[in-house]
Amino acid sequence: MARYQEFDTQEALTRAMYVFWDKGYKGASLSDLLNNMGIGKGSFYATFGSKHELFLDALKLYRSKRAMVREIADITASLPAKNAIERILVRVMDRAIEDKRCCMFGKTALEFWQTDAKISEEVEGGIKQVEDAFRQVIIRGQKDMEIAADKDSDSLAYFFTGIFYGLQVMGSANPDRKTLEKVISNALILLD
Amino acid sequence: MARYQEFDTQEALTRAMYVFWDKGYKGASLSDLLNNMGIGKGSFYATFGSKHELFLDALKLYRSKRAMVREIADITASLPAKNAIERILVRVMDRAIEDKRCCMFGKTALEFWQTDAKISEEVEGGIKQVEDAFRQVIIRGQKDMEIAADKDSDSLAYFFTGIFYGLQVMGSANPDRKTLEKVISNALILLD
DNA sequence: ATTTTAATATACCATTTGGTACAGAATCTA
DNA sequence: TAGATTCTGTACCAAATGGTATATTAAAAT
Repeated sequence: MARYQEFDTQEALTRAMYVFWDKGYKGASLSDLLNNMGIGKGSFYATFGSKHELFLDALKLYRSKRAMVREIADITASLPAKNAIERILVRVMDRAIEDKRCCMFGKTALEFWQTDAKISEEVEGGIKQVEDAFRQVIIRGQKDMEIAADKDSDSLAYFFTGIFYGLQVMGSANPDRKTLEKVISNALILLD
Repeated sequence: MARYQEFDTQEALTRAMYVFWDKGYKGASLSDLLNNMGIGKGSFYATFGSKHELFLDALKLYRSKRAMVREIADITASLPAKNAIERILVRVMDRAIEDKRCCMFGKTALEFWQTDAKISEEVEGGIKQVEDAFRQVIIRGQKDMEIAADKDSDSLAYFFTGIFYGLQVMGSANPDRKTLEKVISNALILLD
């Protein structure tokens, strides 16, 4: 055909994702994005269409590759269920405290608050994925007789998803480990 | 002296607060604010200084007058403690589902994420106030023998604050009452 | 080597951003 | 009523916003 693309689309998208992750949609300006992606406007609009489409793509990338619980659920697949759940929660806490780059869905949910159909759909699906990750560990824990079988795994999954995002908000506002650890230890009681 | 001010400063500030509450800091443009406040630029800058200062004032107003838990803690002061706590959580749920105007601290915490010292300070203080409201109801519940006295009221207060913000994020993303009710019912188990 | 196709960089665009300067209007005091 | 004082609306500002048009460059196909 013709001239080859000088940049890697996937890498540029990944970089864009991090910018949005850090700054939110409104907070990330086009020049922010361009600088971090390392490409010019021409390539940008030819490849990604618009800021809005890029955000949607970034959200989808996040969902498929980076969504925190999923990532961690994989890592902890070999751990006992309770342990795995604790690790997930500790990880959100650490992220909220240290690098502030916590779950992108949470941040986006509050930024858009049902004002943009496509974005809301993506975020809603993403959070359901979080619920799902919890549900699966819980079910596993029940099979392993670690968690009482008569407990409702759906219900517990919702609960831990709530804790997950609660930790994120609290940690962002007040990165105090002792406080957050109490949130976690209380939550874990429900598994006994 | 001289000419009187035609608008009510407090009312204008209140209206600004609602705009910020709905749209966030970046999301609220100066014209958004001006339109909703019903004043011109001249009055705006003479009275409020800048968008940033106005936001800080709005946050302080929210904190002193509108902060949701505090508001509700007042309403439920006469209810039994457990009941009061449930009502608070149900109220966040309703807000997250219906009018989306949930706790301003949560939204602000995620938007700024420790990037602005003054705002962070305000938000941190605000969330501590939420913790405090929970702590007080819990202590009351312990005095009334409704909640076991050997439980750590601090620890429980942190926990319910986490649930509070978790509900907000989940509700914003996916306004499904049944899901959120399970988060709440699970959380309340910890009071037994 | 020339044509064809595609990717880049640059210049440009209208609009909106937050913010200022200032003229004129409105009220109080003397 | 005149002067002092303060508020308000308008005009203005530079910078940044997201986005487009286009000229140039580079490589593949003939």
